[in-house]
Amino acid sequence: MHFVVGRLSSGAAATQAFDADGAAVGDLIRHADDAALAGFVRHSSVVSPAARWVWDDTARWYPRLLRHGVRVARCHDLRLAHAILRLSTLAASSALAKSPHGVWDAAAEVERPPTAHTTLFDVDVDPADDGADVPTDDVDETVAEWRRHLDAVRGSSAPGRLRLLLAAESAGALIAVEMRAAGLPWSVDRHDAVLTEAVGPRPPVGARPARMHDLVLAIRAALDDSTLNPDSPQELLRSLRRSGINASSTSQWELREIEHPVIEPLLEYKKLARLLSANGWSWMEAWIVDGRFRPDYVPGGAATGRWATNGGGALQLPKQVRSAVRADPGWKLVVADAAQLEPRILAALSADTAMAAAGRGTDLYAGIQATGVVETRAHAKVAMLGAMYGATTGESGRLLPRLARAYPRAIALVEDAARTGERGESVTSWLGRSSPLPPPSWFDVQSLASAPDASESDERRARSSAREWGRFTRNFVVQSTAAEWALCWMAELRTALMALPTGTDSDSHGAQASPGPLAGTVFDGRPHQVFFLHDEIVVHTPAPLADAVAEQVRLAAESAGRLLFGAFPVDFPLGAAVVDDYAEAK
DNA sequence: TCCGTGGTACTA
DNA sequence: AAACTAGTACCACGGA
Repeated sequence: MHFVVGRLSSGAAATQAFDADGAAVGDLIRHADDAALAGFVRHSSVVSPAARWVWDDTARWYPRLLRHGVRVARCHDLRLAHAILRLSTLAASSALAKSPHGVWDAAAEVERPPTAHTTLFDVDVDPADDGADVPTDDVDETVAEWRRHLDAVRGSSAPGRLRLLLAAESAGALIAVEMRAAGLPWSVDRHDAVLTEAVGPRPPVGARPARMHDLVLAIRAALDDSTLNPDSPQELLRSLRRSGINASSTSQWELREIEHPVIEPLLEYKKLARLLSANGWSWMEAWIVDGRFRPDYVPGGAATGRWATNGGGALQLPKQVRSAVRADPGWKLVVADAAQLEPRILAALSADTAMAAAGRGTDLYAGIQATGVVETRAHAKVAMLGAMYGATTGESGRLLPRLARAYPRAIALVEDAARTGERGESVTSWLGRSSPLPPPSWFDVQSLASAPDASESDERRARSSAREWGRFTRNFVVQSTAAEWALCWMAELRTALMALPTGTDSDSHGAQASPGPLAGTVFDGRPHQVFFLHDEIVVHTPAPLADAVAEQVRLAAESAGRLLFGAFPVDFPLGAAVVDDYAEAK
């Protein structure tokens, strides 16, 4: 059963039941308010446990359901699905792909409002409530767009793959909203301790902490520059040169190589300055509310299908502060990451049985080294990364031919992807996500170079931009398929966790809700995902369920491998740990 | 004072 | 000094 969710012209929410072919099997039902809508969803989910909720934007509809205590098992996010179908080469002949760009394409680029100040006071801020007209949630338009999706998938060259991709992408959208609602458990005390340990006690606003102040004095003394501000790269570079240091930049990779008394305090200062400006006390005050970090996750935010985030720098949580991510009392964190995900994905994509075998039951890089293709694990790693990123120089470029001899299928796949991109064509992931085409300016550069009067520099420029795009498409096939695996992993896990019993007895005692940030929410007593970073997840779980959760995490990874690659013999082993804080894991 | 850009550094 | 993929976000700086 499918239920379409949209709005009537009056602004009221409405739902209607459909069969899998898009034929109505029920009447349009108007819901007086969010509570009524949530009640309807709750009831329908009991009657039809396999129901799929079809709506324009999960980020718009799902928070209000969660707020009323209702989770949904499955959805179809029209905005995200549209973006995939628009570009997918598998559905290139569909009406959707051939239609001019419209509101469904614009919606994907719509500004998502939540940033520090709104999230501080309203974590469930609704992008639709900003007063702007958003036509995609009109119920008739929603039904029409969904039917265009059904047509595009049915008429595609691989309906099964696309269906899986759209289901996985939509499951990701549900998870993103749930992670934001639950939040990443964060100990401000521990965070404060990390900062104080590094730089000294928190100073008044505008002042440098004690440790950094001392370092500035040492830097100024070493450079004989009593007013130098080391936060200014321009000033710093001038000062370094006056002291006879011939640096071209102030970046640490370059400074590291220089022998001079200023280098040690300077590198130390830069490290602390980074910590403070990226994740210091003011970050903590802006982003940690009631012991939770709630960034805005953006599924499909990168062209490859990887997620992006807005606010708080959730994609760059430094290892230094991860000890502040702490389970609530009586709870645990289950931290898991997929080991060498991308090369394993490449092995499966290319049906390279030799490479798959190298990773079976072991670290894949160690497995490659063990077959004698290269001398060390480090060489295996740098060569594999180089193959997937398109390295041509250095150690990685030198090792590539040996990799190509041992694993011709895998290397041929990424080389083909690179050549396709260099021609300005698109490449496609395993499940059907296709890369965007280069911008018009790219084609201009190419045609300029093929004109009869093209100069040497025209040709150089064209070659370089062609190779650059080729590196993107080379990596796209691997990174996008890895992102698909991760979505399937999370979706399988979410289903398994929802079926687990609760870990506390607060539910059975009704009014006796457990204290703490989760009391009264849909996550109370239940394991729930709280973080995701490309190939790594964190689940927050009642302690008694932690081992069961860890087992489900492993089973979900196996399921994801089978969902994508069937019986092809490739492993997706995990590193998994049950811990109290994030820094304890690996 | 506001806004865009360059430089830097952190993540997988 | 660039490079070998994908991101976010800070600061300083200079021009409107």
